[in-house]
Amino acid sequence: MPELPEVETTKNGILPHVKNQKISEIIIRQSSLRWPVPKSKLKTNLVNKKILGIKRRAKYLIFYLEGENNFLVHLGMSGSLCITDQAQEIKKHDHIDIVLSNNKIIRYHDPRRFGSFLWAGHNPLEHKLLKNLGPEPLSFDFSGNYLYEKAKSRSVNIKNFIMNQQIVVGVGNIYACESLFLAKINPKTPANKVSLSRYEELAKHIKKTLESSIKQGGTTLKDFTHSDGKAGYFKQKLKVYDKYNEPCLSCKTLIKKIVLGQRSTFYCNNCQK
DNA sequence: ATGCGGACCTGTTAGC
DNA sequence: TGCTAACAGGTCCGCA
Repeated sequence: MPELPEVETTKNGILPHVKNQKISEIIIRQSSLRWPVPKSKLKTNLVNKKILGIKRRAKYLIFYLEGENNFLVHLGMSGSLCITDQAQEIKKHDHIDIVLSNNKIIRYHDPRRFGSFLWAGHNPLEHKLLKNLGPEPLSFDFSGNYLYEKAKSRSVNIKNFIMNQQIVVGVGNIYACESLFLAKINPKTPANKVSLSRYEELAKHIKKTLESSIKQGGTTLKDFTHSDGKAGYFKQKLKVYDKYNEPCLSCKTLIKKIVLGQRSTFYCNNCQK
């Protein structure tokens, strides 16, 4: 599930339920996630602290607590957070409960366990996993010119280049495919062979796709008080992702599927040069 | 410094 | 119908 828009939507969905609530208990049923969940560190530092806010950085959620006690959540490939309560039965893969003073529970569910739940110290942005991240795609810092400059020393294909979190965060496999299609750039093109003007086009489409899908996420995933409030993602909007052998929407050529950096890549060989 | 492939997991589906 | 293999929206790490 989680691409940047879902992480953003998750944050917005749970924040009103948890803001200014005290953590009364942390229940960890499965601590083997991407990294071992630091059980005692979390319990010692988080219990009895009030949650002041949640921010998103890349696909990480940063929970800010009083006394500068903060923790990070990453949803990996299959993770989700929902607001629930003691009456709800615990389902398979419900790994962590953060019990709040209003008796609500922030419940972490993650079948593949590629996600993470980490203590982030007093200054989360300096955490090892956050400090070397590239700019946020929706920020002013991210532009065609920025990409062009960064690409000068890179021979890697442009799709893997924009999926590199050190270059820019939050562009997952779907958005990489979609924005390259909209910018009419072949995903195999070496990053250092793309002109400034094409990078400007690409940066523009990355921003547009993410923005429109955050809006979509807001409408399809708005109910965070029930874990089932999901609905059909925003698949209707996709132009090339998962469209192998279907006609291109602009030229009718059949969409190709290749593998780049071990990830499926969909594109139109006629429109994307 | 950059690029590449492997690793971490379970669930779902395509193909025989 | 049932088994097996391939694949899935992420990203870090170690090695060349």
